[in-house]
Amino acid sequence: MESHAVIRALGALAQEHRLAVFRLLVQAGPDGLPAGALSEAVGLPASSMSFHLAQLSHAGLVGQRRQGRSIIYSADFAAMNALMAYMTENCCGGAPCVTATACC
Amino acid sequence: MESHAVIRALGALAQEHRLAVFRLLVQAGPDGLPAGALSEAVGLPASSMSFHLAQLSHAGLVGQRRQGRSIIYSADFAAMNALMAYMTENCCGGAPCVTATACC
DNA sequence: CCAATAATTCGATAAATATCGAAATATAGA
DNA sequence: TCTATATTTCGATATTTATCGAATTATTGG
Repeated sequence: MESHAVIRALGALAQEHRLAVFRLLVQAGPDGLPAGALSEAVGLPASSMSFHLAQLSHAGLVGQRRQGRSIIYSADFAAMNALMAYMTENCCGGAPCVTATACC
Repeated sequence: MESHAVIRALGALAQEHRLAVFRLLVQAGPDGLPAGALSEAVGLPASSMSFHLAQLSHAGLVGQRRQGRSIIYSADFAAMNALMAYMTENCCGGAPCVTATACC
């Protein structure tokens, strides 16, 4: 993962509503959630949510697919994995920041 | 780690120059580096670097100590650890995003 | 085909961020 | 004590980000 992509991903998560959305999508798993459900859950108007979803999407952290009238968003676990790997490698002094007990 | 602190930490790292600075500090280890050295390494005027260091400091990701005329900054590995733990717990679906091979 | 639903795009605006030079603060050494 | 060095704070400005309602696009069901 390039540092430019890392910065974009970190920036995407560094916002109250977007972090909340991403956590919801992680909980929801591969099935994901429609934009409207996220909008309602977070308590933002649809247009604002659309803005945030675009940021997450542009950062590669979420995928989207259409299902009827709805657009379903889901967390991209591979992208999150890559981000965590970069952070572990470059920001934790080589040794993993997350201790073995938490990890294994 | 609270989500507010997480957002602040992510935001602190989500910037080209600050990510570069933090990586340098991680490399430097506990000894850290003086503000001037960071300023020169990254290629920013001292006042700009001071702004970025304040952000990292406010986010709790770096510590600082005075040594003579210089102020030495160093990465706060415990804070980074806490950030990684939060991400692993809340953004990776419980299972660690960093694979066992990379971690153990 | 038309009305209703789900989302996005568009404008406009407010707020936060990044940048830099100049001025101020603190420390060390002659 | 004065001067030089290291850094921060201040003030000004440009850019980016977040917000919302209104208008637009896409899809479904009658």
